[in-house]
Amino acid sequence: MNYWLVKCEYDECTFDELKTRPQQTGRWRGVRNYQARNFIRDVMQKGDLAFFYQSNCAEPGSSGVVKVVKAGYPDPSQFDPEHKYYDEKSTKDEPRWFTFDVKQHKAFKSFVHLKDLKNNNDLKDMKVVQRGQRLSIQPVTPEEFEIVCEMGGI
DNA sequence: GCCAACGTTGGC
DNA sequence: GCCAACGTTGGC
Repeated sequence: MNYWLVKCEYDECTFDELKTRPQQTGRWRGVRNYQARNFIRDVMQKGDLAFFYQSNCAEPGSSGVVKVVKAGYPDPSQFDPEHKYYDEKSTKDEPRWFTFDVKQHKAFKSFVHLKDLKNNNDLKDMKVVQRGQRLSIQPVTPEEFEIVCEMGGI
């Protein structure tokens, strides 16, 4: 059982929007970074929990926790020439990119702002609060996970 | 919209 | 294998 922070641009999908998807499930899209890919392919498991973090917007932060309902499978978009995330160098025998599916697990009672994470000294080692940190799939320790859940009121 | 920080690419 | 140039991320 692992804990994560998964980043999504606000424009792409919000935590609430997950509920409107078929089976209330969203496929994570377009991870094209090797470090993040390795986490998805090699470490992430079905049943893991993750903070859904929204970036690139007026209020960066997290609305709640999602659960990994399908883990580490090849991202179909890499094989589709029409797709934005097509990768001509990837093959079905040796896929280069992986993805996973998530469902809402628990919504926070109150939104946890990036600012709040930064102001909490117990979270100073979290990747997300560190300067210039761009990794979109970040491991989180059980301690950090619990602290952030408390901050969100769950 | 700015710009710092980072990852990737490609010439050598 | 180095490293400059470039593109992207993402907070502000």
